[in-house]
Amino acid sequence: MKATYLHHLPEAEAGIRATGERLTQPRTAVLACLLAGERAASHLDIAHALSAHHAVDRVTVYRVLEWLVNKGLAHRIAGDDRVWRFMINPQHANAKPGPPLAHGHHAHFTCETCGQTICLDKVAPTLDVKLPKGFRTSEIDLMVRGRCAQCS
Amino acid sequence: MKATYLHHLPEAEAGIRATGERLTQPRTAVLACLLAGERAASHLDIAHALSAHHAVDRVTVYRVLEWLVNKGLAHRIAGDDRVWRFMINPQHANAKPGPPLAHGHHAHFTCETCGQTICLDKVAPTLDVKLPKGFRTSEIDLMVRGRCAQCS
DNA sequence: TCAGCTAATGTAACTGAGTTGCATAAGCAC
DNA sequence: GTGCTTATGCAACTCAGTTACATTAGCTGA
Repeated sequence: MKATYLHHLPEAEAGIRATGERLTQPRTAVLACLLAGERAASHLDIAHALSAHHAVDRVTVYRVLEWLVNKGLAHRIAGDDRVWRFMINPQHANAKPGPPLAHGHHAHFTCETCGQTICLDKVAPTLDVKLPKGFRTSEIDLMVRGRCAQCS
Repeated sequence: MKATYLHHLPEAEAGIRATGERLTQPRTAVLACLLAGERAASHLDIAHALSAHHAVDRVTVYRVLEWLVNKGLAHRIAGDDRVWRFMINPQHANAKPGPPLAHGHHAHFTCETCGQTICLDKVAPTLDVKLPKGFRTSEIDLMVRGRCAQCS
């Protein structure tokens, strides 16, 4: 995630317009950054990537990321290092104003060596989890730990 | 997790003895606390439960918890609130000195309303996750979010 | 295109979980 | 018991994320 996010600015702009909310520089830049990244990005990753072309305060980055999650454009992942990481939602293109999307379930892979986190799309759609009586599921997250191709 | 952990002190003592390492008050108390709890306990939960009968420094609680995880007696869960929670490992009784256990995979349930986290034992043993080429799995964690029986 | 309202941003100060360094105390082997 | 080793307690620190509040920038409607 270098300065390549600049190519994604128009796409980001469209995505934010689609929410019906205010189009601002920080929102556009942060979203473009997520669009450019194939890996989950921490707040720091984003702040760093942005620093060259968009001077955005770190608090704003936090707020924009939260806003993107609320709008269903991105989702956050709790890492093993107590740092939130963020990824674009694949369906961001057809994002509409409305309540946050509920993702049926989601799978991620984290490399135990280099720490990178990626999204796994292809997961068995029905995970048959047996809950205690009276418990209800709203979302299932799968976290796979291991080694990525580079670190093997 | 009230003061009921006192009943588990002998069992905790045995568990720590089985590791071959030093038996200390804080280790025994913290492990007893985990044995008593059917829910995942944060550092704060444990410090609070202990406060009445064992004055243990918070740093020591952190260190003991880490030690228990290293010894394979407990495992830690990354919550949505950036707080580690800890649970006893079911196989703790036959814990032996040696390297930390690798849990093939593990499933937890977190209630989105009251925040309690429990362990799910019965999960389909084979989760067929398709990783990119060259990637290797060492561990799979499943996190189910929803509502518990009390909060439904 | 500009005024005015509203919502987002920047700044600084704060919170709270978890960590580190070091002196002291407690376990265990002999 | 004595002495060595290891764990504990204390204090100070780190660092991700949050809050409060003054300022600035988007959008709407004349």
